[in-house]
Parts: sequence; structure tokens; C-alpha cells
Amino acid sequence: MASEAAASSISSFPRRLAMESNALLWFRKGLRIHDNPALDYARRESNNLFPVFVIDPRYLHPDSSAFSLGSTRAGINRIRFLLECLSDLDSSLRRLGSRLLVLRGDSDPASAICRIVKEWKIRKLCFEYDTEPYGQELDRKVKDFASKHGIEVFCPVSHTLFNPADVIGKNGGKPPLTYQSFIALAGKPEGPLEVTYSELPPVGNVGESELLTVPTIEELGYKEMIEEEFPPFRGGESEALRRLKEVLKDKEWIANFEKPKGDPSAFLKPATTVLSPYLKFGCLSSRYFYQRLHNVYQIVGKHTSPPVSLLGQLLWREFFYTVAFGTPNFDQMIGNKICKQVPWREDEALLVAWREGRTGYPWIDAIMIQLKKWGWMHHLARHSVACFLTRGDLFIHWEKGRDVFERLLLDSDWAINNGNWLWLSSSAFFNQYYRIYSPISFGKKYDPDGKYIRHFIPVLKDIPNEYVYEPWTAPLSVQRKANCIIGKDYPRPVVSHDTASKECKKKMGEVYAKDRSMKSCKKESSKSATLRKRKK
DNA sequence: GCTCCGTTGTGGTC
DNA sequence: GACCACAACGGAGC
Repeated sequence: MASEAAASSISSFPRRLAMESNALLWFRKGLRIHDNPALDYARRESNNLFPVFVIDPRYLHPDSSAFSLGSTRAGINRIRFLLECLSDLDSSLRRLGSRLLVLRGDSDPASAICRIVKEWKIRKLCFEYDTEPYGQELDRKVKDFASKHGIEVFCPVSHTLFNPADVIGKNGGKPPLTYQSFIALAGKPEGPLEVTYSELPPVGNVGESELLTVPTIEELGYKEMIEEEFPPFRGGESEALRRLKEVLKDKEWIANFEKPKGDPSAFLKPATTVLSPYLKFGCLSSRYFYQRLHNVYQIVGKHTSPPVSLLGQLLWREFFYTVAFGTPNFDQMIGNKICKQVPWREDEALLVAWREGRTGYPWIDAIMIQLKKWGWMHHLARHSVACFLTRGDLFIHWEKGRDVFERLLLDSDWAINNGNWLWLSSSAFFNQYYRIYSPISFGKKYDPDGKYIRHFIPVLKDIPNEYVYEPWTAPLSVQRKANCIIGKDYPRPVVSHDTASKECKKKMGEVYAKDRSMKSCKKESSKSATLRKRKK
């Protein structure tokens, strides 16, 4: 897989000067003007520039069979966030004398691109390199088409700080499997492009093509949108840069940031930057973010370090991108060499209880409701619910939880989401399966009065502090007074944490023991094979 | 084969 | 807030 990554870097711009030329800039991620090498190359020596976004049915067409409002792959909140990103991008392009051309996808975006490239007589096709399997598949189609028709392709790596293929190459063809070994290999990233535009080449003649402006959510076919609470985060590059500016103002906060010390129950003022949705869509360049953080560190002097520092968080993103790129079947247990093979339990009712925030554990349920309503929750809150679903309590397959997160998170990112589910379920990277988050005491530590729970689960709002994490222990008189009868207004716990976590630990112990004996068997057989060879 | 280390465990003590 | 015991994993380095 790694050897296929013949991606260009910004320092390797072809020097050939095009004469009369039409360039097409295909936006997928990278929904920004700043630090956008594909845009910068596309506009150079081009008479016309066609900035295009293709509506991918897989992500944007309504699917009524999905468990929540949205498409097959994306919940409504992320779809709305994406449309905000596109509107903002369109406004920015219009200020530069251009506009965003939004096309309906045919069967997939790649075939739509191939069709218009021919129709608009495109000489130069530019798009950001994508490391995800789905992106790679589309890119292959487009690149094959372009090479058959003699169209120049420029495909820079600019979504990440490093080219995952380079890091894997430095490690002898295998991705590094620990953060520290990744850091040792990665080195310093290239800086962002230092260029601003006063204007861009005009959009050329689009002929007969049916061109759309950025659609509204209703135009995409989502009619029954009744939401009690919308996510407090708006999409787009302008919002990303505003948010970054806000974050950069507090230099002390940046200098002292330590991820594990953050408060997962903070929701009015989250304990992290909430820049992840903007990095996901490329509204914010990771290289620009890195550079600005580095500048703050230089000004303040003393600061925290990776892995816990803010800059360290950007490097975690790179770590997961690298491992994901170099590991076949990274997003599944079977066929994934770095993933422990665990006999997870099939239990649809428990999965639905977890997904819908009805486990009877207010801390877990509040987090799942925040996910549903906001599409975002703190990293440690994600840990709590992921541990609870998998190795901690319910013993349900991490792929099931991964699917729910992938759909509902605004910052849903293939490599990072799968990487973290592998981590939390103790299937890869992390082995201390006996360290289990308590669905009661972990949250209580940060928020003893249960403000977070009361906000996201209003039915519990009058339960006294001493019972808010364990409402089933409240006497009936207290439940009546709080207008919340457990078993009627709010569910009883779906499992007992004490017994469930003990059983989980036992099962994980068995999996690990089996894994050890398999590994030693393999070692033995390879040893004896070597001896046999030597004797011969 | 040993020791040390690993972003982010819990529950107890001071 | 810092420290410890608890129980106890794999990988890296020696």
C-alpha cells in the first residue's frame, strides 16, 4: 500500500509553463483557501479555473433506513457542517472573482470528475492527496482517466503534516506502532504556503453542465428536521481561523495544555480547542496550526511537550494517519495484523441502549446524548463510552461503536476514529485491559454535582447530587420528589458494572493468554524451521 | 530474562 | 494534588 503513494510534495512543482489552459480544482477535504497547494498550482498560468465540489451520494443522499437522520454514512449534523464549509468556501472564492461549482455525483464523484474534465477541456487537474481507502479508490480512477487522456495531474500531500508513505519508508516499509517511535522518525514538518490572493482566474465556460450553487439541507432532501438542540459549532474556514485566533490569544493556556488533565464534563467552555471538525474537513491546515503553535512556544519559552501538549495532539493525528495508511484492513478486526482477535458479544438490545443513551448510567448516557445532539464530546468522554461498550462492561465489538461515532461525530475521521477504537478496546496499541473507566466515579471526579448530566438528561435535573451518578440507588420517595422514577422515566442500569467489568477482564485475560501462546507457537515453529534449514 | 516505560484507572491515604 | 497499592499487559532496550 505504502509504495503506491506516489504523491507530489509542494517543493516539487512541475516547472513546465502551460500556455492556454483550463485547470480544474477538485475539492474533497481541504475546504480552504489558506495553505492550499492544489489551489495554488491550479491557478498558476491558467486562463480559467474551475473550482468543483461533487455531491457524493454515499455521504449526502438521504437514507431513511439509517438509525439516525442523515445519509448512509453521515448524520445530519455533519452534513449541515459540511454545507456550511461549502458556503463559506464559495463566499471566499467569490471575493476573489471565482465561485464554487457544485455538481451532483453520478454513481460516484470520480466519474463526475472524469465527465466534466472532458467536457470542459481541462488540461490540468489538481486535488489534495487522500490517504483513506475510499479516497485512494476514487483517486486511482481519476488518475487513470487523466493519464489516458494526457491531462496533467497535481496531487499534493497537504491534509497532514507528513506524507505517511515517507514515514513508513523511513521505518523500513512498516508503520511505526508506538507514538514514541513515530516521533523519532517523523522529524520536522514543512511549513504552510505563505501566499495570499487578490484574485483568482475566472471560471470558464461550463457549457451544458447542470451546475448547482451550494444546496441547502432541504434541497438535499432532508425535510423532517426537528432538532431540540443544534451543535454550537459552525462549519467553514472563516470560523476555523476565528476559532484558532481565539485559542492563540491565551498563550499561557497553550503553554500549559496537558490533554489527560482536561475536564471531560466541561461543555459550556470545552477543555480542548474543538478544532478537530475543522481539521477533519481541512478548513484549517494542520501545517498552519502547527506553525502558529510553534510560534507561541517560542514566545512563552517554557511549555508542555508531546504526547500531552497541544502540538503533541497534532502529532497523534499524524501517528494514526501513518499506521492506518500502512496497515491492511485497519478498520476491521479480521485480517488486521495489529488487532487482537476477541470473541465480542452480539447483543443488539445492549448496542441500541448504548447508542441511544439509555444504559441507565447517567454519565454514559449524557455523553452519548451530547454526541447525538452536538456531534462532539471531549476526548476522555469518548474514552469512557468506548471502554463501556467494549472491554469495560458490554463486551460489544469495537466496530459497532466505531460505526456510531463515524456517523455522528462532526470530526469523524477514518484513521483517527478507527485508531482510537482499536486503542480503547485494547485491540491494538494499548494492552492494559484491566484499567477500566468506572461509569460512575470517573465523571464524578470532575463534576460531583452532575451539571453535565442534568444538561443533557433533563429528566434527571432534580435528582439530588448524591444520587445523580447512580439514580437507581435513590429511595423511591426521593425519586418521586424529583419527578423521575427509575425504571419508568429513566432506565435501570443495563448491567451491573461490578460484575460486568470483572467478567470482561476475565475474558480479555483469556484472549491475551491465547494470543501469547499462539505467538510462542509461531516463534517455536519458525525456530525449528531455521534449525532444519541449517542442518540441510 | 530482566527492567523500564506507556497521553488519559480506581480507590485509598496523607 | 501527590503518592501508593492494586493487578499485571506488551514492546523496547540491554
